[in-house]
Amino acid sequence: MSIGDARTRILDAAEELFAGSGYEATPTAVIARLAQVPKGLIFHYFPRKIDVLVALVDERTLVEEGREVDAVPGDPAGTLARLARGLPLRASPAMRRILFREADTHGSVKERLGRLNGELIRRARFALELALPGARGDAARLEVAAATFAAVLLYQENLCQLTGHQIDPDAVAELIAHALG
Amino acid sequence: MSIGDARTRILDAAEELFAGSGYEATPTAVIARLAQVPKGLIFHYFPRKIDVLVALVDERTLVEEGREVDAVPGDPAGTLARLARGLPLRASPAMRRILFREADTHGSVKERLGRLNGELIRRARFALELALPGARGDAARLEVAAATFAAVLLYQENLCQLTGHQIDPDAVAELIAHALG
Amino acid sequence: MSIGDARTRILDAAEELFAGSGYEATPTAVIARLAQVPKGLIFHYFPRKIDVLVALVDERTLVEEGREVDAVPGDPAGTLARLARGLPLRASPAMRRILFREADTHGSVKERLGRLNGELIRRARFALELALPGARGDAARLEVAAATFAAVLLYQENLCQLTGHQIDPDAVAELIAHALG
Amino acid sequence: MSIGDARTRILDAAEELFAGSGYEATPTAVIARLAQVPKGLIFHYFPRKIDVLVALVDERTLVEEGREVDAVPGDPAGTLARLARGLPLRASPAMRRILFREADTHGSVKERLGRLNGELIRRARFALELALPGARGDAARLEVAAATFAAVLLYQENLCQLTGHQIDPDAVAELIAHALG
DNA sequence: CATGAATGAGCTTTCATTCAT
DNA sequence: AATGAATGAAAGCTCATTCAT
Repeated sequence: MSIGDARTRILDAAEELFAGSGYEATPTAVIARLAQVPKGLIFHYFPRKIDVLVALVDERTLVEEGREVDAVPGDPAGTLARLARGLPLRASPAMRRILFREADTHGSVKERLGRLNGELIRRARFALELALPGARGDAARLEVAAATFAAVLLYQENLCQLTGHQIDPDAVAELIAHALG
Repeated sequence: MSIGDARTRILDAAEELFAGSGYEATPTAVIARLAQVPKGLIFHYFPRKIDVLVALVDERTLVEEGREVDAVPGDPAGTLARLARGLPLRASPAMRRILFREADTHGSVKERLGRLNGELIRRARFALELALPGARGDAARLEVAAATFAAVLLYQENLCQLTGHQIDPDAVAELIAHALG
Repeated sequence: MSIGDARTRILDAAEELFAGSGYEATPTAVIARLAQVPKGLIFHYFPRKIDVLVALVDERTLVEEGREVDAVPGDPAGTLARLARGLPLRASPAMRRILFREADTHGSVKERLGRLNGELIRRARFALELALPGARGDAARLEVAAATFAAVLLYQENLCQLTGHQIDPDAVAELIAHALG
Repeated sequence: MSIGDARTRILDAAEELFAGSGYEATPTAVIARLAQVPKGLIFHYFPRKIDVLVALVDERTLVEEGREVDAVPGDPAGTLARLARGLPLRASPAMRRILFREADTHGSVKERLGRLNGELIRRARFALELALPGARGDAARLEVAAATFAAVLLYQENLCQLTGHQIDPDAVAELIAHALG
């Protein structure tokens, strides 16, 4: 086997195909062909087709929880902008598409997306608390700002690709910072 | 033929099923059963299965374009909040889910969702322009605010249902208004 | 369709094949080929393979219950011998094999076989009661005689074909008559 | 390797599974799992799946041929009753089920069952000959009695479990003795 | 001997679509 | 327009068997 073992090649193929055509529209036979393995081998490693998707989500997406936030007191705009440099999500672009695309398909995908969402909000809130020490009193407003920022980031990750619209997270960061200033 | 004619009942059934299980996972036979029509009749009205989805989007979603915005000069928060009372989208809850869920399935769905997105941004921008006559000079900032608000509304419509998180559009409206104030 | 409609031809084919090779060892594809119908049509009429077997048992075996017994008072041997002329079972030889062969496969087959057994015993008991009016007092002995006769008849129907042994029901009838005489 | 060596554990597992679900419906993978051996090892000991069944029958059923019969002259009922204490078959309950259940599956099973049947009849005949020295002249009647008793015993072993009916061999023994008396 | 990944034919079942009526 | 039987390609999945290690 030239590139990786069979199981890995199956997951590679599935990742590409699920991202492109969707889980339901991707036959296992096509996964097998792309992975250059016999069809039966897929079911040796993954007893049911859905287990391929579950394995992908389990093994190839990681919501980074609890990492420290790179916050600069007095610079909420810059702090948020740095947050927007990357979602707290270790996953390939294909896996990111799968995460949003198949959130309805299986509970484990939905759960992962929900975790990402929650972590995003938590980070944004925490970053703002650090960047704006004086604003801690207004927790509700910070919460709204954090959720708004999270919404924008997920919107950018997901819908923008579908609709062709763009949104600049840095500008949103500045907007929100201004609102809290 | 209790409610509506056959074609209508087919679309009713498909709407419910596509929203619940997704387009790919819904067999035409199940649509026929729920609609209480013979299987063949579906293909009389809709030569291919995808035509059912296209017809649903065409006939049961309407992006209201160009309607006037209920803006109050000097009250950007209230103006945005009123915008958030309802998306410029005439569609049942089921059709809304279909719009987001099947945006990858067929071009016409994606186009409709993109149209909704564009209209949302346009309205938000226009509303802010009216509510903040003095801010017209800073078009870029208005644009960002509008896009942010649109992102929040679509996020609420789509992801919140999946992840269980909530966001209060009125609070976001106030936040944005404050940022622009 | 030359001989019978498709559903009938499917059942005909299944009857022949289940009797010959057994239910588990008979692929639906072979049924379809013998019946000269496309494979998919089998599942149009019988959603699952087991439904073919159930339909066969339901529609092509009939345990004749409660029919009068041709009893001659004073001639228990002849009366039992007449009983042995035919089991109270309307079914082709193939269906008879299926009934015994697949009794473990599905509840409905087992139930039918149990009904046959029960009816056989009931008839034998009733026949003996009529043929031996004076013996009614010894109900237990009649019961044993009836069960013995039933066992012999089922043994003849089932095991004899497997083992190559033969048993003459008329001689058993006479033996039992003698025992009760 | 808690109980026995691998080969024994494979046979143990197969015995249990074949008795419960039937030969055809039992995958070798399930046998391997229950036996706690790797899948490939089964085919090391038994090149084909059917060889597992053949080995079971060969090694775990024994038709006891030619053993002396515990006959008491003048007491045919007791003699038969003692015969009914146990079939001339050394085999676990599971193997007994397999013997009847899979008689159609493979020649060796059918042969063993036929042998059991023959031995049963031979013993019953011999027992009756010894118990009724005066009846030796009427060989035909003895033969019928023996076959009847064999039929009852096999019926009890096989069908009774399926149909829920019971039959008391002792009472049958007495009935037959009475018939010959 | 022992192992479990690998194989591929074949299984039951699904399903969009057609078509005679 | 209305019907449901008919079609067959393709789906997910099973499984006895092989084989390199």
